[in-house]
Amino acid sequence: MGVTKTDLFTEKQNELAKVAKVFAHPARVAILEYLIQANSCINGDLVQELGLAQATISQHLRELKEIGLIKGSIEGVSVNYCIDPIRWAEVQNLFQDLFSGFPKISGCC
Amino acid sequence: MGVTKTDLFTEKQNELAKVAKVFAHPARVAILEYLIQANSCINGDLVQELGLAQATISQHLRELKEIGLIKGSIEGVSVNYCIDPIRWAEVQNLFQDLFSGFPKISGCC
DNA sequence: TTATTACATCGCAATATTACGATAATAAAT
DNA sequence: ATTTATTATCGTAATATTGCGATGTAATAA
Repeated sequence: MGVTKTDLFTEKQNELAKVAKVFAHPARVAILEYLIQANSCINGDLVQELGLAQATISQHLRELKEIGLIKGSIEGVSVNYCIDPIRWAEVQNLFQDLFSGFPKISGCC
Repeated sequence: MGVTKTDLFTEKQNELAKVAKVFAHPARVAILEYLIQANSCINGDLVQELGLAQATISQHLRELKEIGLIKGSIEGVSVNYCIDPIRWAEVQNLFQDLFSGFPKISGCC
């Protein structure tokens, strides 16, 4: 099949999974890290930075945009991309909620 | 192609992506949440809990095991699964490193 | 020994993802 | 108006993922 049965799970579980999927490719992780490190916003010279084709980078940027983690603003002929701080914090909390749900002093295993 | 070019990225980027991929399915998120909530370790009555076939659950459990997030110990005829606290903390830090790398007071956008 | 129970693995079909060349689309420069 | 530069989208090939029935495996029960 290859189709996830989203109706079996809670909205939050589906949301976390969808967000995690965006982090689940090293190119997208690299893009995010690059946007963080370059404190000024950077346009698509990511093509130079990473070794992927322009079309491929553009596709990854779209996925990051779709989940809301980054925003792009047209700057003349090029586009400035940057991280959306609001969404960034939101996503951080999503993961934090899951991670902190596990009490380190659990007696099993 | 459909094959990720891991050689283009750092080890840490690849590792984070690989771990994120495990979180990128609601069934696996649900399994983790169930293991957290059931503070005693639980065997595969996840099949009852989630609405997926036994083979499918087993497959998801394997992926969680392969990345090290859970451990299974044979208990007679059944298997007790539980979260590995060490690895759990490790993975939490992986994400935390990325999230905290972004300073909320960034002047762009 | 022969069931029975609980999981794991195999094999397959349906679908999703990754990557890239080719081709738009848009704005500035000549 | 034509070229140039930058990004987006389309189409496609290669590969990966998801889900499950069927089957295998190992331990207990009868």
